[in-house]
Amino acid sequence: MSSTIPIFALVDCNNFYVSCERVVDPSLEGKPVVVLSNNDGIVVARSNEVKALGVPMGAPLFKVKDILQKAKAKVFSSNFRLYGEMSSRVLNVLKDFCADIQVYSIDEAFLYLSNLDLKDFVSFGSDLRSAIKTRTGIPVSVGIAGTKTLAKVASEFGKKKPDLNGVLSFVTSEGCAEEENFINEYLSQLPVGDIWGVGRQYTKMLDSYGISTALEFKQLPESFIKKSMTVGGLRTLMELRGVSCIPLENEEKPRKGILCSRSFGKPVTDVTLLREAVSTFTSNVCEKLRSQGSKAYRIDVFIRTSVFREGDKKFKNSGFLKLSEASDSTVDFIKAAHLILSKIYKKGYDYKKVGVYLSEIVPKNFGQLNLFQPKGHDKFRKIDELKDSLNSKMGKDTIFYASCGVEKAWRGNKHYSHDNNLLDLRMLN
DNA sequence: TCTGGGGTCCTAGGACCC
DNA sequence: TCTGGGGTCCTAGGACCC
Repeated sequence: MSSTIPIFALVDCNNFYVSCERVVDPSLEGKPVVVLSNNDGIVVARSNEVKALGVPMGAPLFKVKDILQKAKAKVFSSNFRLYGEMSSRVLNVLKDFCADIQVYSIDEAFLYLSNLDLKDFVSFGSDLRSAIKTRTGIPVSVGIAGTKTLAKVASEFGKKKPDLNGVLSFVTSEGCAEEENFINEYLSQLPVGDIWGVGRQYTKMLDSYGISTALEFKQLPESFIKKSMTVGGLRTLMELRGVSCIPLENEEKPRKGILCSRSFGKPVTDVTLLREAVSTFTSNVCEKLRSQGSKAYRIDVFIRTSVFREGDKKFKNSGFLKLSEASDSTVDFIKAAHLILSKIYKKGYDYKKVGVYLSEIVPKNFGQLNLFQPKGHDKFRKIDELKDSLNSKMGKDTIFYASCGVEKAWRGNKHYSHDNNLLDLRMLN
């Protein structure tokens, strides 16, 4: 008999990017390791050793460099091809355990367990955990509960409390919710800001009412939550009380917006360089658009100077265009993007970041079948198709539009890469 | 000298209409 | 000598997530 109440598991990879680097180079095990964001700006992943040093998530590198150096920490620029590859390996293991999977992020997935007829949820979690470790080298934590939000809570404790060995279940072996007191004991130890759905602003607001733990939050009146945190907050509240409001979404939905933005390695003043960056980012978003079988009506371009540098002249601007017909053609959008840029660009500023955003996205075959497409369109479509297939076979940027520029002087910093990333991937096979 | 990038959903308020 | 009321649609911005 399969269980009728919903049961979710959250599988969360520990310090994911760091763990990936350790799979490539096992000698990093037990040593302090961090992975940096694009442009080497901030710390986006920390090993436990680095967390113990008090380096916070998102810390600017220059602020923690001394600490890291003193601890002889290993520092890596990000290597998303590696992380993406490792992520799909973990997913492959999950698929052997459960068919109902929602890939939530590069390092997290929800499983729907109610149809599996499981006897013992803790040992299911342990089996899963050791299979992933054996087959991919990645350590994970598993949380099991009657709602997604509680499963998140459980996995956080699974990660933090060593005696749990990476697994915590809020569901008994009979498939019932654990005693209220059992769950509440954990909720009383969880800072309210660590609840899934409660971010910095809400934490501040709740703090002003003296609410600091998840248990205190759980006991607040619904009317108060609805008023101050809208329906999303109410959902979180109900989920903490064991009422499942957020279902598993196991099919991949096409993106409603597609963004490409970068901070530059060095500030850019020259509009020609800016135009090259905008072309490159536009080309990227169009490629993603085509790969999900969509077209878009709208393109936004934004530019800005550094948000942080004191004393600098600050400036930001943005603009958008709507096409009369949805398109997925790189040429169409590069033209539009250049037009927007020429309108929003102002001379004499040190630009630090540029972005291109496609939205108002529809399926490729959406709407009127217009048999009378402008003539030139077919030619450009074929160019894009050829470009996509070549680049996917032979590597990104095998061919690209000339307006994207060759030197890419605006490119971000990557000072901490191993130059043999490709080799790394091959070594794993 | 130095601070990421890519998403989703919700709501308030303006524009417009009768 | 003083500015209706109610509906819908759209968008910008703010909250959240990883």
